[in-house]
Formats: sequence, C-alpha cells, structure tokens
Amino acid sequence: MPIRAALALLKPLLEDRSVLKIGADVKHHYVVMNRHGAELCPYDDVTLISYVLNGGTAGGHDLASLADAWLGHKVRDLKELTGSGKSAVAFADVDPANAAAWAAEAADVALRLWQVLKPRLAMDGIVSVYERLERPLVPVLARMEQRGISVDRQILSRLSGELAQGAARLEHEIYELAGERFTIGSPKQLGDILFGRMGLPGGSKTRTGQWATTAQVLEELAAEGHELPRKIVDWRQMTKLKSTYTDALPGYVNPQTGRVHTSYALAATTTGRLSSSEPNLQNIPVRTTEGRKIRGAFIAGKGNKLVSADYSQIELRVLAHVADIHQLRQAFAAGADIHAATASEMFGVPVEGMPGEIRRRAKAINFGIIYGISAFGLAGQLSIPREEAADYIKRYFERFPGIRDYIETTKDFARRHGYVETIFGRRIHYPDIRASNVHLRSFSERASTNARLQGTAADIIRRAMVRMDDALARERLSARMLLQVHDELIFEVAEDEVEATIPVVQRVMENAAMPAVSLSVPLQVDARAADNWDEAH
DNA sequence: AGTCTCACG
DNA sequence: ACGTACGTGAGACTC
Repeated sequence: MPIRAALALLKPLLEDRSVLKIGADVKHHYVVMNRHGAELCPYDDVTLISYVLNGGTAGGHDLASLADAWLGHKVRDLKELTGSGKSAVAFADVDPANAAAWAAEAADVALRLWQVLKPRLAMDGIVSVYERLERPLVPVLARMEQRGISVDRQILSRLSGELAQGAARLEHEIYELAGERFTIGSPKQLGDILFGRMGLPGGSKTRTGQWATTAQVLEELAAEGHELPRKIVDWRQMTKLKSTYTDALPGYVNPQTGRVHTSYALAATTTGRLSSSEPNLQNIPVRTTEGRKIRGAFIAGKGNKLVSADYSQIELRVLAHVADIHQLRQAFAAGADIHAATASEMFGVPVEGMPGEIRRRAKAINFGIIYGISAFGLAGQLSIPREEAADYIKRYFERFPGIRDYIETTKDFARRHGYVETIFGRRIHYPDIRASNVHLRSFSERASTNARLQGTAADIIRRAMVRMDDALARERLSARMLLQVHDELIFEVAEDEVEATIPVVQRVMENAAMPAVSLSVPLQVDARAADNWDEAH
C-alpha cells in the first residue's frame, strides 16, 4: 500500500483529539508516524501504565510479557513472520494478510490490557506519576531520538588507528612477558597464565570458581611491581574503547540524516531512570584522557554549539531533603564542597588545607550512603580493612544520626508495604524485602534505600524534560534537546542563542521539583557551551 | 545464551 | 559463616 494512501486513512484518526489511541511502547509508533508527518495524540500506553503500577517486580512491560501475565495469551512473535538473523525481511515485505493478522492481534491485546490496567492505576493513586512523568515524555523522547547527534567520523577513525597501534604494541609486550601467545581477551586463559603458570597471588574467585581478573585485581598486582597486569589493564582499556566506541559508533550513523540516533527506554529500569541503547549514548567515556577524545567526536552541527547542563550532586541534595539533615542542608545552601564538608564534620578537620586523602574517604562514604552502605563495600572501594571501614561508618552515623534514621525508616516502610516511594509518588517494588534468605533481603534493603534517592533524581529530570520544550518556545529560542544522561541534558543551540538559552535551561532544571514539591535544598545546575561534548561537559 | 569485564551516572 | 556497595548496555569469549 502506498504510504500516501495509508496516511490519508490514518492521519485524521491519529490526530483526532476526540479519539484515544491505545498501544504498547507508544514511543516506537509515535516515531514511525511522526517520520511521515502524523502526530499521535491523544494516547495511552499500557507499557507505561504497567511500569508505573508494577515497577520493580519481575517481568518486562512489553506487550508480549503483559499479555502473558494478565490475559494468559501468548502473542505471536513477529519473528515468525519476518524470520530472523541475516535472512530476516522488513515488516513491509511480509505478506499483507499475515501482517494484518499479526497487527490486529497486537491491537486487540493492547486494548484488552488497557481495560485491565487503566482502572488499577486510578485505584492505586499513582495516576499523576503516569500523567505527569511518563506519558508526556513520549513525544519529548521521540523528538530527541529523531534529531540525533552529529559525530565526527574522521576523529573516530583516527582514534581507531591509534588504539589499534597501541593495542598491537602491548600485545607483543604481553606475549613477551607471559612467555607465550594466548587470547588476552579470554579471562579464563588470562587467569590460568597469571595465577597458574606464573604463580602470582590470586585474589577473589568469580561465581563460577574462576580466578577474577578484574581491573581492581590487576591494579593491585601492578602496585606490587608486576609488569604484566599493568599492560593487561592498558590493553583492555584500548580494546574496549576501540571495539565499543571508535569502531562501532560510525556504524550507527544514519545515512539519511548523517547523525547518530539512540533509542531511549522509558520502562526498562527499576528506579525510574531512562536507559539508552543502539547505541548506548549514556556511557560515552569521560573518566580518562583517551576516553574523552571519543566524547570530543560528538559535535554540534554547523552554526551551532552543544550546551551541556548537569545537576550538581543531585542525589546527595535529595538525601539532605528527604532525611532532613541540617548540616547537609546548610552546606548545600552555602554552596560548599559537600565531600569536604562531610570530612570536616566527621574528622573535625577544617576545610582549609584539608588533605586530599581525607576528602577522598568522605566522598567514598557519601557515595556509599547513596548505594546502601556496607563495611565490606566501603572497604573494597577504599582498599582498607573492613574494621576500619566499619569504624568510618559508625563515626558517620554518630555525626549524622538523621541518616541512620532515614535508612531504617525506609527499610521499615519497604518491609511493611513491599515498595518504596519517591517524593513524587513513584512506587518501586521489592518483592524480596521480607525474604528469609539474608543475601536476597539485604540486597533489597540496599536497593530500596538507593531507589528513593536515584528515583527521585530521575523524576526531577523527567519533570525538567517535560517542561523544557515549552519554556524554550515561550522565549522564542530554537534550542533542541538531544540527549539525557541521568543528571545531564545536552542541547544543540544556534551560536547566537547560546547566551540566552543557558539561563532558561538552568531555570527549568533548577525549579523542576516545583510546585509539586518544595525542596529544602537548592538544586544547582552547571551549564556550558562548546563545539563538542567533551569541552561542553 | 551465559559469563566476564568495563563504559557511564 | 556467608557474601554485598546502587542503576544500566555492549562487546568478546565460550559453550
């Protein structure tokens, strides 16, 4: 069927404000229709309804999982029609009778799921999470995906060459030191050589009883003066950057747009964060000099700049608010260095002239608190004995008893209800919170205390994103939101609008909790513009 | 498909 | 005595 003919039939219906369109993973359909100039509105999405109702419980929220769980219906897999792998055909090339039957089944199942799930949403009183944080994000993310971002393929190709050279050189040196050739990328072979044949002191074992060869293990051996582990770590970094980024990213450049278009999942994480795939643009390197060169390959289009705006310490600010910790609130209000302030409070050391090591330890504790701290984890992070880590934690809770109370209150709430809530009412379920298995239960306790913080931060940036396009339009600004990386938004902005855009972006992000929640701690957003993502970050 | 490792917040 | 820091996605190797 010609697209024009299909659109003539569909567009009026899709855009009819009096007709509710119901589907699963509506963003996907929104992008497809939008590509042909049709706007899908209004709509309900059973995937998002399920995510809001049952986030954290086992099982996905895609159409097939929901149909199985709620209707006892096994939907036919699209692969039965298109085939899979190399011989797969496009949906457009499937026999129309088969395609129609498959599509009709999906439509029918989506409607029946909506009839079951939508009323439960109202009963559970979390309708505002769906209506304000989930549903309105669909067109926002669809537009971000469609815009894509420019990458400089020359830079990536040059980096690939440099990494190939560096890895090849290391490969020879590794074989020389090992006394034989082997597959460096095989953890099994590497473990056998390091800890078997060469007799280096092995650390921990993996779940399957193999020697662990993680970067941390190899770094410790390197610190003891062993040459080989250091070279393995360097080789791994180079091959990682090459295979995952410099080699793979050019393959994602769309020939029509010349840009890279990621796909965001709205209903993939337990905490309310987004995820990004094909390619994942939420894990572009930044921590090493070599890695940052890859980030530098993400560039603004001609006549534009990239603007990066990120929340400063948003999860610690959320913690200061929800746990109501006066020292933390004061430190944030004063614009202090929060890790130094924590160290000062814990160890009685003035911030002026504080040794770096002291601050580093307080920083690790702050992260630990967010993750659901344990003496074991902190000890591993800081490479100190567990007794010493336990002592730090004890000292921390003596100074910040409100945080110990917060953690206990959260665990207790989770035990009683089976879920925890963000400050905007998002529920995250922990079915194992009352398990008799200590391991399962402890994991749920750490995860649930973390989820309130990570989830609230995720809700805040969602609110900013939902409002951003309107705010920019009201100021007659043409800035386009391109990417989201959990606490950061990246925009493409016409050069002559950069100065006017930055304060608008900051204002929307910093006020994103309002008016639903008035935070007792200010949110701070740092923003800057540059020709590429590395320099803007 | 499972495991291991490592890139990000 | 045990086994643990929270949340992701992707690539390489192995079976």
